[in-house]
Amino acid sequence: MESVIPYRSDMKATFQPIRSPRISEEVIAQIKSAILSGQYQPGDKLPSERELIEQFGVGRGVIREALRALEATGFVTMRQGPNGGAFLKELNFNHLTGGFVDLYLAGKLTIPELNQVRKLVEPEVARLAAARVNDAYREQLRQALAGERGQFCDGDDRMQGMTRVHFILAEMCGNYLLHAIVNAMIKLTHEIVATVEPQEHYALHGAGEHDAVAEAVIAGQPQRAAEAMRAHLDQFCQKLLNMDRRYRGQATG
Amino acid sequence: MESVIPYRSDMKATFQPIRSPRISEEVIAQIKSAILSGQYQPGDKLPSERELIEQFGVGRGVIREALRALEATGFVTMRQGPNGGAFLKELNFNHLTGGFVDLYLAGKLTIPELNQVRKLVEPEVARLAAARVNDAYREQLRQALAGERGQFCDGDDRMQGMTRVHFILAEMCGNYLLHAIVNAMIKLTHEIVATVEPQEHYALHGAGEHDAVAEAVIAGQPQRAAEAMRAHLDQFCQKLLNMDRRYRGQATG
DNA sequence: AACTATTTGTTCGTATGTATG
DNA sequence: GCATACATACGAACAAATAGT
Repeated sequence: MESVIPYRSDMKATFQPIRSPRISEEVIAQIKSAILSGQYQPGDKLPSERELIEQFGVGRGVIREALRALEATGFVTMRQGPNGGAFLKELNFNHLTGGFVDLYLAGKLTIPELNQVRKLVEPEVARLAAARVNDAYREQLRQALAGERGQFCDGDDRMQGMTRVHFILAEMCGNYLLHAIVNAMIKLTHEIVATVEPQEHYALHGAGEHDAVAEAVIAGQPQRAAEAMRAHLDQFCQKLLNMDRRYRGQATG
Repeated sequence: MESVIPYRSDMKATFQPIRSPRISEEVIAQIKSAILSGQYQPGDKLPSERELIEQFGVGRGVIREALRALEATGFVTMRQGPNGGAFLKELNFNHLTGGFVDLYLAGKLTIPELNQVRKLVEPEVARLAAARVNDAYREQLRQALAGERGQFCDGDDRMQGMTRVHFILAEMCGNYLLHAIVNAMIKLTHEIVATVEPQEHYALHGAGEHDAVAEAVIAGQPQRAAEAMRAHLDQFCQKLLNMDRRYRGQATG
């Protein structure tokens, strides 16, 4: 290696605002830092508002706004009462995956985009699930299949049954990131399906829809599971897209 | 189809809490609903606190806590002053992808999990990018490659250069969901790399690291691009894992 | 430069709601 | 029922930022 030039005058510095003019941001940052550094464990109680007011030396409004923001971003929950207060949540991806639904509702996502990601990710998830299957998961899958056949009702219960297998496989795959991604995709699909009339659900998702996938996973056959998932998604994604087009067609003309 | 039983007496209803005992939750829900239903466009100003107090018939603290929560979840930004107020943000995935970093810092994600997802997703992203390349993107990629070679400095600037190509490809792929996922993965990688000393960055990421990938994309060769990305990630992910192990080994003994 | 007006940022006193003992 | 400890809520006041005059 020849010469290392440590500085170039045309290098653009990325200026950051020194400090937020807002005290609550500072409070949020300090509490968040304390949480992420492991000072608090899930279930632990943060100091009460009164104590926080004293320790930070700020007004009550600042503390309350900070705690609200931390609650909205999934870090704490708050309860009233003598044993109440702000409690640390077990951090998970639920508030994140819900955000993708908001993006869809705001028109930033399309169904083909969703389908493309599902087809890319979920066959691999099924493959991993098949490689890690055990008896407890086999039982969960069998119950989910039975649920798909048994739920003759419409509405939310049926939708729950439609997506149950996908949720189980996402958890089975043993990768929390994949779990989160699939969770977001399924929630999105759920949201899209929820916009149409319940009688459409039968056309969209017949009983036994997931039999091939689940059976391959239960049998512990990764390759077969991946292919079955791909086949299932090829069909389902097309149906979902057609259904949406019919509905938009009705609405717009 | 034989008979459809619309009701079973043992069907469990999913009861929902009638109302949150918290007024601010109600305010949040109504404002969010107004936003997602398209009543407000990005850049629009929400009513001032004073107006919201009147319209909702609640105290100022409630309004402020609601606005803080909406700010924390990426819906609005707030400014002080005569032309200030709460303004609707262009909804995007930044606050979501940042959440994955928090999950990592909280110890819910491991590097092998991250690597697995990157190897699954990013070759496909490179493939899609190569199929959609145009001159504007070609120029961006060339500048990114030049940046990788030109940045002999350490620290943040170098890290920016290391990830630039990945960000561009994510944007190029034409799928906002994939864009978001890759964004999250790169931010995570960025966070992991940031924990080690800058001199390690050279070992982790040499100049020309992305040449093969970028050239295939610029040439508009999807298959080659995907394979180049896979090869790049195979190497990089292994180096990242080794580096992390070295550092944890130092720390723990 | 000085002043005014508007809007968010912050504090405090007080009162209410909620759940435990 | 009562006392306690906590969050929740209201209202009034002042501070700070920033536009226009």
